[in-house]
Amino acid sequence: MPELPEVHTTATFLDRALRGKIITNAWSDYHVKSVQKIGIKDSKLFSVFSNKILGKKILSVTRRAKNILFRLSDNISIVAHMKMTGHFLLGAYRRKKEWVGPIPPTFEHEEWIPTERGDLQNPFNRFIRFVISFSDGTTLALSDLRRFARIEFFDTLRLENEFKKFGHEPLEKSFTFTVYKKQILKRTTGKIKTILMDQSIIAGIGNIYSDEILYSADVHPESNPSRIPHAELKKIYTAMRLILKKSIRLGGDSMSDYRKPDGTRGEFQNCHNAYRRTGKPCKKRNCSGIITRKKVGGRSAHFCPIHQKLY
DNA sequence: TGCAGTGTTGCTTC
DNA sequence: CGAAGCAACACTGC
Repeated sequence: MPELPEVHTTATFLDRALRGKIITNAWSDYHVKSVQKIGIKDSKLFSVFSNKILGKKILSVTRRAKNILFRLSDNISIVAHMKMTGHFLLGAYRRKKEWVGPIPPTFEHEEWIPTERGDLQNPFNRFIRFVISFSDGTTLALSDLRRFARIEFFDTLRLENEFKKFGHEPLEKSFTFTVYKKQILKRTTGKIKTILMDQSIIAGIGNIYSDEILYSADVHPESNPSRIPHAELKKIYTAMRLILKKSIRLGGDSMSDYRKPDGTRGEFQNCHNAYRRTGKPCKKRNCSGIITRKKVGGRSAHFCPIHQKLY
């Protein structure tokens, strides 16, 4: 479920925690797909991946669209996508025996020490799929119940080309209202919710934030973008920036599996007006609507049929 | 108990 | 060309 605010929170956290550290070990129990499409199902292929990153230094951890980008020394990069249930957990790995080689570590919660105060009883420890350890004893683990997350290996110099498929970053200064409007109106067909979630137009918005943005802007998710009045287009733009920033400030949305790298929850799930509020009264002042759920472009849209107008 | 629901991306099909 | 549908996966809730 990680969308822009969750991925941003994770990348910022990991950048502060890992910058300058040297990778000393790596382990995975499933496919770590390299750019050469090596499906790492067996340990032999995994060693191809781990041999490329062992001994490398973390230069930076950043975000592009919903991807976390680890820039390593020697022009090597790791690109991670959390998909549905993936999230990184950072900690000090405390085992009596030193962990050597690709032996699956057992992350019992007694052995897991969050770097900051957090829930030691992290229920996701049993879904640890991937671990990197560093020379100072820090470990970075990927927890992913559904195994959709992808970790790919790239030549840093090829990244720019790889990322061309993504559209504008919604929070960048250069993404002005004028640029946004031009992008939105590129599609004359389709529905506004689908367009907000199209990563090639605007990068980083998924189901939660598209529902919340459209609720806040009083626009029905099935509206045709070319029919939406200028004023409402502006409301969507403003709501988009405000809501994404607010969620970043709150550490993201932990309604489902997402946790910050220290194991603690974000807080944005307490601020939902539409998402997963089916059947509940609309919170907007003087609005008598009941939040409705409907499939829009194959995704479940949550909206208030009274104050969100269909254009 | 069984099966729909959960959401992201990418592939296939129409 | 675009859209629609589905697979990848595993658990939750009705």
